[in-house]
Amino acid sequence: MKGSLHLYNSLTRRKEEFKPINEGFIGLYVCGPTVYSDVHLGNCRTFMSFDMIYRFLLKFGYNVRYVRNITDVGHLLDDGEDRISKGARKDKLEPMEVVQKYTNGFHDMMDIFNTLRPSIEPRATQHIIEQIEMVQDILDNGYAYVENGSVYFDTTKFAEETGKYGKLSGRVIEDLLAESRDNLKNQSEKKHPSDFAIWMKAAPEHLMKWNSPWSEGFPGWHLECSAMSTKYLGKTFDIHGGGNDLKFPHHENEIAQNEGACGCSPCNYWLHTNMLLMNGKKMSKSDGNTISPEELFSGDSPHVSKGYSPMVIRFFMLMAHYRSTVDISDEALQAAEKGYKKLMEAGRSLKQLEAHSAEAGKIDEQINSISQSAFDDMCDDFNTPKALSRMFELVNIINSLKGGQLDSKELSSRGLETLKQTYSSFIYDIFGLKNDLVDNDQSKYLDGLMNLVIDIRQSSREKKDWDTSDKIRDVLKELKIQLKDGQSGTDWTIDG
RNA sequence: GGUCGGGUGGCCGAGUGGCUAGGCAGAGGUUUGCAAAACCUUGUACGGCGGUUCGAAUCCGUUCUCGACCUCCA
Repeated sequence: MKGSLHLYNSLTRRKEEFKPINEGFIGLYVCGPTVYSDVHLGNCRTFMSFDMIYRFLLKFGYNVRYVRNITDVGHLLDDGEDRISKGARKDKLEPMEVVQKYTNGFHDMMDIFNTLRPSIEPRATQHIIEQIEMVQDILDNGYAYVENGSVYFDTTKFAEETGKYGKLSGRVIEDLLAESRDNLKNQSEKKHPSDFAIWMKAAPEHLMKWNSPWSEGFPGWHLECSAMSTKYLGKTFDIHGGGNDLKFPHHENEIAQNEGACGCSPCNYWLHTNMLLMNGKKMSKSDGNTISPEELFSGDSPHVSKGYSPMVIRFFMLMAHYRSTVDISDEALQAAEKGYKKLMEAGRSLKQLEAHSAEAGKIDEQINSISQSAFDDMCDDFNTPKALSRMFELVNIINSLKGGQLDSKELSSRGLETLKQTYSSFIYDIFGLKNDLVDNDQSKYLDGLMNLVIDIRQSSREKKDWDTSDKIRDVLKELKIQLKDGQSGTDWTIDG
């Protein structure tokens, strides 16, 4: 399939045609999690969005280097303490134990949500040398100053000389001056409130610190992404992504650092995913407006009436555009669950379909047109809700062929092949969905058993022994297995 | 207060000048031994008020309202 890819660039605030720096290759950097506690659902949404984007870029034919970092140092809390250090003290663990524990948890959750692993997953603490070098470059270029062992980025000077500070987030430096809080740590050391630390001198009790030309300390939070993206993708690469809430100050400062260090902008396209809401508000741990992935799976939360499978959640998120907020609610999840099942059932039915015609008929045309449309939708800034709606058009065709409402003579074997390919390409490869209700190791036993049961029930029905056949149906129903009698025999589905 | 983004039928959610997605729920029908599933039909939707236009949910103005960021956040 052919098309040109357009994506919404947060920097220019409009859709632009995507042109890679090197034909056929894409450098993609996404800001990963800070591993100081269990992943929360909001993070999952962001990484599922970028997973979908990564998958589509691959499908489009690009060779993608997908870099997603792990932040394991340098993230300050309000009181100035490192998040990892704080976690270490709390759990009586080595900082690196904290990091490992939550990194493992993060990876497990990403697997559960069926996301592809990034090509490189660099950690901040493994790139202290690169970060120190970048601080030095920024100092050498005159965009930073040393104060009492810490190094601060000089935003005023950078803004005056380049005019590039605040461009991404639409901020003006004078406004920042007026609005900044004055209770930040080390505020007095800064020349300007909007200046930010690129190297911090560590307090004696600080657990994670390294030697540097300026002090024994640790790198500023924003610096790691600048240093690691440069290292693995080059000074200027194609796409940088992250959650909307990272736009300011994180991404804004990243741009400043890269510009300050090498005089070039870090990337050509900025992609930002929108927030996951609950009850109309951003999901966040601090105010209790949150539900963990585990709670959502088990249903053990006042926010949901039952549990939802990981794939239902993934499907639910794909139903909204990545740049829109998603408000999670029990009602919406229930609707998503039904839609998801319908989609998966059609996938199973599709396997059994047969085409008899050698010549392309009307249905062939429809399939070709829907396939192309779905591809075009994805090319238009990854419009998953629209592309998904095309999939439901395919579902309708599949079910109609199966049910006999559509004449399979109108479909050539080649058309059927296209249908199967399109379906699997979008549902499994691009959207990253899988049938988590039946696709597991036990499914072959279950299939065999069910075939037997269905066979026995069919015999009863032929003898008009409704008592037996209805009993089989009712008992299975209690076991959450639903039988579906169709024209071409009986099917079944797990009704979780 | 500053910056940015929303408000679409009962719910979720695309669309962004005329062709009026899709899912869920509801109604009627076909099918079925009965159901379920599937299929078919069915929706006076675009926050309010003005304006531009032959024509606006879509553009402009204004107003109300919700949210995000401005402090760590995906």
